[in-house]
Amino acid sequence: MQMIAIQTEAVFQALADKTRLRIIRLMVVTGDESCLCELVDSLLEPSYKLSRHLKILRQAGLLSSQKEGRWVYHRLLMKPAYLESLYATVQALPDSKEIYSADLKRFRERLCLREGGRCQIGIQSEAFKSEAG
Amino acid sequence: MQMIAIQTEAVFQALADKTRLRIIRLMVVTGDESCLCELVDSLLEPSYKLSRHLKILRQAGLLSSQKEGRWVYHRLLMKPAYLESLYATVQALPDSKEIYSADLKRFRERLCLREGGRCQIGIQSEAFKSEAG
DNA sequence: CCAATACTTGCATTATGGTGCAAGTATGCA
DNA sequence: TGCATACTTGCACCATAATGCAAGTATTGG
Repeated sequence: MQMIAIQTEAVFQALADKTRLRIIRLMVVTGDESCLCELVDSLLEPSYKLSRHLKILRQAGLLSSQKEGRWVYHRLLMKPAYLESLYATVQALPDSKEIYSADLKRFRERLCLREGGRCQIGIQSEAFKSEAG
Repeated sequence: MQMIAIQTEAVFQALADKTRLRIIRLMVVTGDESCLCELVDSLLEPSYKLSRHLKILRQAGLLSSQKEGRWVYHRLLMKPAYLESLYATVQALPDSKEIYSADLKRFRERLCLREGGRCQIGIQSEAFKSEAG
């Protein structure tokens, strides 16, 4: 409910980054929500990086984030109305390097690991696990 | 016809600037083409600044520019298809500070100075005229 | 052919933004 | 209560991008 004045160009600024566009494209195509570790396993980027980009997307008014236990679920906001138009544009973009489709494939596989519709595990990709393991 | 590989995030990067968004919004709303001096008189920004932003928009594939004598006319490109969706988003953005509507008002007035549908004069705004006058 | 003019651009400066490391917070389980 | 873990963030560093000045190019009218 942070309806603070958002500069209009901030909407595009939010998507003017490769990683952030991958996040939004993934969520637009799937319509699903996602926690951070699922995104790490889907985009194969470190959690601190995605966490920061998620914050930027939230501040730009594209995402809402909700804590559930140790997990934080992120989902697309649909209001104000121009966001739906924005997502249509994101979905219409070409995927010539097939980065988005690769993200999507990993995300769908990762969803299979949910139990009761919720993520119950942490990062699975060896390269991005916290060193404590 | 520069169908070179444009990074998808470059599309949003192009609109992630206040001045460039004002240019595109103006052209989306009017559907008209415009030369540089008309844009200077509409946005009240120096010509070198707008010229550079126009170049960025051209390189991002949003504009085509055509020289006519001493004037260069800029118009929106409509292909690839995602651009139409992008422009719909631009048009759907709020104008809470009424910057876009002020630009539009000045642009419409400036259009009245065309003769034969073409701009025949230079910058009218005193503050942005070249010092030679 | 010269001068006015519509527009562009090299350069230096400043501002903004992305990244990685390492340390931090918060939650839940044993 | 202590530890593992899901996520966040302060800091330093580097890359990118916006700006203004001044000099440049290209076109045209006298």
